[in-house]
Amino acid sequence: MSKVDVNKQNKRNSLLTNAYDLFVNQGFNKTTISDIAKNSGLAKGTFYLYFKDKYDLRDELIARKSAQLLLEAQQAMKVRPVPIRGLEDYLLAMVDYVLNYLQRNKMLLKFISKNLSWGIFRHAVEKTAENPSSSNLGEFYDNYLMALKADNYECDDPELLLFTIIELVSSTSFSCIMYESPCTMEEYLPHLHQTIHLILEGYRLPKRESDTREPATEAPSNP
Amino acid sequence: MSKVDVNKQNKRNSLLTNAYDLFVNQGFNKTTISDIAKNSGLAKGTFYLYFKDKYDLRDELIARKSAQLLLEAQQAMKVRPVPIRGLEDYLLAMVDYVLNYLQRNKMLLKFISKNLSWGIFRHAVEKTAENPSSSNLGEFYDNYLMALKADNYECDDPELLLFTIIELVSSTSFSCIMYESPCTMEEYLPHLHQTIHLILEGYRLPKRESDTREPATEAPSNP
Amino acid sequence: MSKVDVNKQNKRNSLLTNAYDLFVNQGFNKTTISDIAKNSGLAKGTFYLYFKDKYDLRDELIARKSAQLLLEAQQAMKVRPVPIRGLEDYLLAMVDYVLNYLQRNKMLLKFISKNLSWGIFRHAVEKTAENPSSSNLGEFYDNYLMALKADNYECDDPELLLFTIIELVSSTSFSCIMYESPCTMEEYLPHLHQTIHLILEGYRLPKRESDTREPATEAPSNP
Amino acid sequence: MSKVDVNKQNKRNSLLTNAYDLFVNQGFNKTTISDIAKNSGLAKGTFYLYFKDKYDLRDELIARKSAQLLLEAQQAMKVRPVPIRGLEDYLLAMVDYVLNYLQRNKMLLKFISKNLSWGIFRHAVEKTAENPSSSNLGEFYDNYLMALKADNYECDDPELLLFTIIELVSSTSFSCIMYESPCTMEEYLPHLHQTIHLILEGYRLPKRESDTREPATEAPSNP
DNA sequence: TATGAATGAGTTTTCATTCAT
DNA sequence: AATGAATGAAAACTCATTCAT
Repeated sequence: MSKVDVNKQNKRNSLLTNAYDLFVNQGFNKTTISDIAKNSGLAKGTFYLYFKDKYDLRDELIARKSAQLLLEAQQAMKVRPVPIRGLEDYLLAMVDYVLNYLQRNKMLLKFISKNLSWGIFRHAVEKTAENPSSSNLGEFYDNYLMALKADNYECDDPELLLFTIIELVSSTSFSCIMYESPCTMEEYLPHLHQTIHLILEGYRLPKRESDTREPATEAPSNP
Repeated sequence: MSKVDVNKQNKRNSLLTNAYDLFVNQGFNKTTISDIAKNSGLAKGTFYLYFKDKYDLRDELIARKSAQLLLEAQQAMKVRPVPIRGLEDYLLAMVDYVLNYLQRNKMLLKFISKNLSWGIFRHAVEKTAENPSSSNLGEFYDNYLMALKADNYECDDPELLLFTIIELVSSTSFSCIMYESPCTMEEYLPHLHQTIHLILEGYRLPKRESDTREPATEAPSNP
Repeated sequence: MSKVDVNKQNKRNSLLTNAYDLFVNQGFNKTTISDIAKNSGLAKGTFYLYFKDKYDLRDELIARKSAQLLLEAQQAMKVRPVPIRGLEDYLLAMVDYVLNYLQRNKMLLKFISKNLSWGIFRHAVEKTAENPSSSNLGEFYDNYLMALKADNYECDDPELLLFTIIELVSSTSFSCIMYESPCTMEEYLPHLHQTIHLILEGYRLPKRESDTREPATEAPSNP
Repeated sequence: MSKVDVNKQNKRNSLLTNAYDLFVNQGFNKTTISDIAKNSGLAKGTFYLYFKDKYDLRDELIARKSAQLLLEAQQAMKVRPVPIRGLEDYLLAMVDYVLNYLQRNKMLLKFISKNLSWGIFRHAVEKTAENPSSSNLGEFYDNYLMALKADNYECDDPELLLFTIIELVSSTSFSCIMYESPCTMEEYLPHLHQTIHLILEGYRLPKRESDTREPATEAPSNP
């Protein structure tokens, strides 16, 4: 990459970084392109060399930030003192990490939550997969799939399960963290754990005979 | 109510109705107060006699529209040909009704989903409770509580359970209906039913001794 | 007309007047809406209450100014000391008046000449005809037609004849006055008179034998 | 001419050609230097190595295009099947050729008509005269002068006569072709021919006795 | 020569809000 | 109560021109 390209990349990053700070501090609507450029040490017109408009920049930022957060969470899992046992442990630990982070960065939560879509998330997963840094989101998804198998879950569509959990976590936590409604995050957390546990458990293959209640969709033939 | 008051009420309603149309058709940000006033056949300045600003109007609209939708769903339950048996049946029927409606009114979904908060919802519940028309949302909540009890659920905080389910439904269906991502609503619906079922079942008191499946987090050792 | 309407009319006129001054002094392109508003003692936004954009204002201005100029010329004819005899005299006097005016207002010439079209002119004629002030452009056209008849001209399409003369005068004089190319207006004027004379004479019915002045094309009868 | 010079000439021509296309397609004002450079496959900065600014390029373009058109017309005259007899025939044939061409290239008409000045035209004539290719505009002017003499015209200032005719033709045809106002070109053409005829005839020396031609406006009654 | 990133003044345009009528 | 003209700050966006490479 030539010196010029490095320079451009830096400017682009500077715009993203500074825009992010402004978005989370004063809100998207109240942040002007002028602000972003000024904070980046660039001229207003320069902004338009890198992004079509504010929305263009925002979309990239959402993808980047949410991917980054997941990556960070994933990294944290690896250096965790206590070994993680099983899928449920893994997911709950991730959730705890992410929620803990978001609680300290409410504005990030606000920014991501109102704008993140599964599509952007998927896109981010694929993009980091293409560009395999030491760790990427593809790895996360692979881990998830492997654990699903290893832990004896039976799930026809693992993507939908993950989607369900992610939407559940993000929408409930948004309300608890941002508005403390219907309760604080601290109060809600056990409930959330429990809910995730129930959902996952529903896809667990019965180890023995006894699950009479719910043949479930893919339910096994009870011996 | 005097003729003048009726008149004022009409103008207020006109503003709400027309604003709603504009919001769902061209988006909140791109709708100006001028648009709203013009479509309502009123002068711009008149808007300010009824609402503080656009956000004020929007909040009321969200509360109204979401309450309305729930009320409608609830009414529909009453005239349902097949009797509903038990809480799960009731909730799933409500969910189906609402999702069906939202699928035909994507813009309403967009509008509500991006803006509805538990706080506004609660407020709407309380407000319709004060003003008991033939049916109100308080009734819905009461039904919910009664069914919880009748069906032998053990739940310390019914509100959190309802919150969880509502958030789950609204956030996942938003993605499926609006973006068909990760799949269409039709494809997701069985999965959603299953998930709700699993969550509810987790709070069901074991009928006998045998439910080994779910000791749950706080779950007691079954004697 | 209410006081408010009078006020609006005044502001509108103020915008037109001040825009005109700016256009002729510093050119259309270099005049900003901001300039126009400021010079009119109005806020920038107010401009947009009266005109769609700069071009909208300009079009109205061209029509107004060209109509005004013709009206003025026509008025001047009436109070002329020397009585005007015949169509040719009338037209040449008009031409002289107009060119004299334009020579002293080169910027008006520039402004009108680059933008005036026969369509706008016609429109202006019709508009002043609807709104008959003491004098209007319809009168001018009527005079023209009457003189054409009275003076024994035979012309199938008087409009085309007038069009020809107006285009001839405006395009040649533009070059002479603005660029003094190929010569000054003073130098060109006799030539222009002569050309108009020739054109008109071509449509003159031969009176009998006596019209020695102009053998004209179709009027050879040279023994 | 060295290879480098050829290369430069090509780039220059490319800029002119592409600018022309853009000017006639989207208008002068709406064409940016960036557009021109991009369409020419050159960098923005390169534009400034060849032209001072957009206006500089435009002026050259007008001169080129109008000269080109006249040259073409002149060439066409030479290969004309029917021999041209006399000045009037010659000029009318030229006019017909040019108008025919412009009718099929309205945007060229628009471009030339709004910008062509007698000065630029003269300049183009002189320039092609310096650089005598097989045919040049000087030749046209020489032909004109010779025919004037040969055909027994008496004209003190032939340049003014030509100027008059050119302005007449270009301004009237612009209106007819571009706006079909006051009529179509087809309808106007006979009228235009007639007008040119009348003007020329006015400068024809009477074959016999008295030059009655110029009694001027205020001309006395002939005794 | 050629490039094209960067500039930033300049322009248009929008719109929430006020206030005299 | 209702109006809607006026405001003017604020925002988006453009583009001719420069200049380091």
